[in-house]
Amino acid sequence: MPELPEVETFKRYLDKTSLNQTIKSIKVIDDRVLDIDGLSLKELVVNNKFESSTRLGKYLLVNIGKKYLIFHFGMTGDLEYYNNKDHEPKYSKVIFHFNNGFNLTYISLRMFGRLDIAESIEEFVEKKNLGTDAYKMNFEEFKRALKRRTGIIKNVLLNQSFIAGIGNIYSDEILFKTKVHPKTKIDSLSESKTKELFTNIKEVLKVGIDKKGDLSTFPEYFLIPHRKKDDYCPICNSGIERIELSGRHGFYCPNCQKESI
DNA sequence: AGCGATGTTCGCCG
DNA sequence: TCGGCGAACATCGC
Repeated sequence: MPELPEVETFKRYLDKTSLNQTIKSIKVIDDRVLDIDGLSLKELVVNNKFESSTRLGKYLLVNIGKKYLIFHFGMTGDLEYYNNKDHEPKYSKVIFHFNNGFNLTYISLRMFGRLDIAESIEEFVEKKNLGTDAYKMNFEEFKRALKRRTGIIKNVLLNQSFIAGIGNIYSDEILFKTKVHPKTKIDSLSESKTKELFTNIKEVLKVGIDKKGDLSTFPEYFLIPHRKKDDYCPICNSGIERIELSGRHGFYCPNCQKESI
């Protein structure tokens, strides 16, 4: 599922279930999800504990001693905490067994997610060239970062080295709320639209976090329930359109979201 | 049964 | 040298 609100939900879930318990052993079911070798992973976690966690964009960084275990969820990643007595969740790729008889499993259905290890958050940010987290960025920083950008607004929002955490679905929702066409050139945005865009990034992400990343619970007047062919805009009732850019599919309302500002 | 998918990375182009 | 953008990646559900 994971864009920023989903990863934030995973963070809260991990914090609630899995912190400060000794990890007895791990089971690597498919090592293709590992960016590190299985031995280093074992060495890092076995007989140690998840001490705390930090979310950065779409990544979840779990502090263990001086290092970080990094969860990335790709498009279909998930976490599940379950009892030994229950059966292993489907598509589990790596399982952490705790002393208390429970397990945390890292699930990845389509193999796009990865686990990695970093010596520090700074090192990781540099390695991935990550921008400031979308939920933590302030307006001054947003404007400063925008100055160097010239591309299409949707691609800018999706660019993790500019602002980290926004993905395809939330970018569409943010642009819908701001009433801006996804192909609008970023440098043509007025000051007031820029401010509005910034505000809406926060607001849309906040709704997502409040909804625990569950897109099926979004209100009717959002674009999200209408992201399908032949559906209609909840604001003006025009037909929703689908466009392709950079290999991704976006949805927008051609009446509410005009190209010119 | 083929298409599409909420992610990142890489390589080409200007 | 850097930013922008399209393609590639793996696999399963609808």
